[in-house]
Amino acid sequence: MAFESLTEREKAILQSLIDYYIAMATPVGSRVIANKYKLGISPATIRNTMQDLEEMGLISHPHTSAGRIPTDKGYRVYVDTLLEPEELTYFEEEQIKSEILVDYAAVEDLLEQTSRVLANVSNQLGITIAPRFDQGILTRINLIPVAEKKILVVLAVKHGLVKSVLLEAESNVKTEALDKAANILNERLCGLTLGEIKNSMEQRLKDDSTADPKLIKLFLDSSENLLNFPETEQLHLGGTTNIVDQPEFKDREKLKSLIELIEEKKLLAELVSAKGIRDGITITIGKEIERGEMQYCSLVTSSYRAGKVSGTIGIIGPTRMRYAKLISLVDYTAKLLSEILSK
Amino acid sequence: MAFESLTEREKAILQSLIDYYIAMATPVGSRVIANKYKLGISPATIRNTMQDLEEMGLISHPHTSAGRIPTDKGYRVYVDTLLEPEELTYFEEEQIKSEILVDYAAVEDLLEQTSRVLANVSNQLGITIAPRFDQGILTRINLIPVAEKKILVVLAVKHGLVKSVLLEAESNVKTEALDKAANILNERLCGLTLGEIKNSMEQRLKDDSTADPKLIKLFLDSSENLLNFPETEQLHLGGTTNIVDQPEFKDREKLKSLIELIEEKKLLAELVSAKGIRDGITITIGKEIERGEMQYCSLVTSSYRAGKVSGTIGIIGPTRMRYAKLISLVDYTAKLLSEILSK
DNA sequence: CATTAGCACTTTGAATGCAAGAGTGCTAAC
DNA sequence: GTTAGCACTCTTGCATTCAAAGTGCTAATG
Repeated sequence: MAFESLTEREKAILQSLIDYYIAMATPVGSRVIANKYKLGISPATIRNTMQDLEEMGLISHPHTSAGRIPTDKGYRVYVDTLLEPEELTYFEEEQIKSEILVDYAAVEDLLEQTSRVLANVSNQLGITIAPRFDQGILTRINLIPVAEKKILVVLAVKHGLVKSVLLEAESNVKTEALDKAANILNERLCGLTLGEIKNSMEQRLKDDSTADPKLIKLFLDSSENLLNFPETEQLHLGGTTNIVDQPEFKDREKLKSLIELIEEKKLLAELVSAKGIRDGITITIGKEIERGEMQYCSLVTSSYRAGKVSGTIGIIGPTRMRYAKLISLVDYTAKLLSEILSK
Repeated sequence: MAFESLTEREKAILQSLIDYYIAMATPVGSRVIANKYKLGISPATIRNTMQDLEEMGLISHPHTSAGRIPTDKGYRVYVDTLLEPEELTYFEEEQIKSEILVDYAAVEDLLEQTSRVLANVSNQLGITIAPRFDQGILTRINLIPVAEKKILVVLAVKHGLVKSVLLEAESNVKTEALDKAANILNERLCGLTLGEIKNSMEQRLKDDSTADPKLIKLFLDSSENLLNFPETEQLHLGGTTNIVDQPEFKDREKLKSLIELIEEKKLLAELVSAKGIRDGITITIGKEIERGEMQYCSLVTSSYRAGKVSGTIGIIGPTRMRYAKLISLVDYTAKLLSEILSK
């Protein structure tokens, strides 16, 4: 739809209305707009324009004789054409830096911390997802005997990311046999991305004769397990309590279904990375998110890079959120994170 | 206090009252007890006894002319002397078995799943904590070069438990040097418990000459990091939504502070394992838990073993919980878990 | 003398009605 | 095209009422 066709007045009113609504969380009437924003027109005129906006589906009435509130579509227009990003304050930037730039033992910790910072600054739910391993370049495979019949496979990927998976062998395996197999695997697979390995592993390993074929077979059979990285554990959330306070979740049922979703991290991860990795900020509003539990939420996400691989960070909150600010926040944080991880 | 000194009648009434209150979540009056439980005495008599119980601090009045509700102390007496465990139904046992006895790739997954089962069956919050590594016997150390200057240390402990920590070296380290160091470490530390290692590592490694001293030093310096296992990541929670529904958390603030605690997994883990590992069921009621956020909650926990190490599982819910049932549930599940992990 | 019936009293919670406030939508005037 | 004015609607808060639940005491009872 060509929303550039909105008149200047319509734009101004829509913007004022949404700004006010975001700040106050209460339906906004014509009088408020006339008073707070000096548009030089009377409440009556504003009312007329508001009727037009309502017909276009950008705002709506909770009931006769309450003020208007934005619809998802209204937010969409606001975000796409009206909003002017609100820069982070010096203080906020310093806060983010100081809280993220601490020593971290593993990338996991860094991401956990980042999710908290996002939550604190935004007063919403902060979310971080570890880089997708697919594009990561394998630097080394290790096979470690952990217990009888149990082998730990450690996949090390460039830039400090590590994934370990436990495999169960059919029979006891000797350490030497493991070492031999590991050698072959390293020889033939290192330097490739995990995605490439997943596709071509069978080819690359078939004509070997030095390693125990049983082991190689086990390895191949487990490729699903090894190379399919469920996003489950890689997701970090901070600030769950923030949403408990939001007026939009006064309704118990809504709160419950959202918390349920939060606990189902797998689903959530899929949802957040659904849009795929792309540069810059992505905003998804209300029903645009394909999940009933989140129909009253919006998502502001961005991707970050760690060498060749990239992950996603973002913020989840009610559709009534401070987009102007949060865009800056997510953007700044994503860039900072990329910087840290690429050094 | 000698609560064995309660008369038979007082016991019967206290028990009936608590049973009823647990089931209905509403203050219970003398008439209800007279009707529902055939004690052969009239409401008036019950009222008199109830006054006595109140004086002893076992039950209380929300206000004049509401029924009585149990106090923490009342629950204590109930749990210690009155309650008769309610066995799990055949159906429930089957459910637990079928949901826990699935293939699992890592112990983590098993525990995650267990926390869910606990939550589902109890309709409360299920919690599992991974075994404390301290008592675990080290089976192997691996040093893996992950990136320039970055070394992944993998500690494998008996019974399929694995812990990996990333170390940062001061300068680039050659693979051969790493292998050499790993050999020494394995030679001198395998077969010991991690606790022993923590205490005596310095002794055991000092007189070595074959490995790069810088590496050994790095290893020693990082011992805190390596051998101090924060319980943070090892805690699994299931069923957060269950508590949202509990009438005791209708108050927003209470709910919020509890969710906050849940997010602070570290704190929660400390709290739950505070009682230390002991055999059998441990029950902690209301204010007995030393944390304001949980003053309206109770904890039913038990430990499980995985070879030489043990961890904790349990249930968190409002003090008004079905102790009789939950005790059986936690007990059964802990034993099942021990069985699985010791096979 | 422990038990119980009876009754006055208290408190809650749900239902009701009412008035104030906020805001719209229309019409007619500017 | 814009605005003032006004009737109308819907929500919200508040006070009132009323029944229900339950106690605590007193006096009667076996």
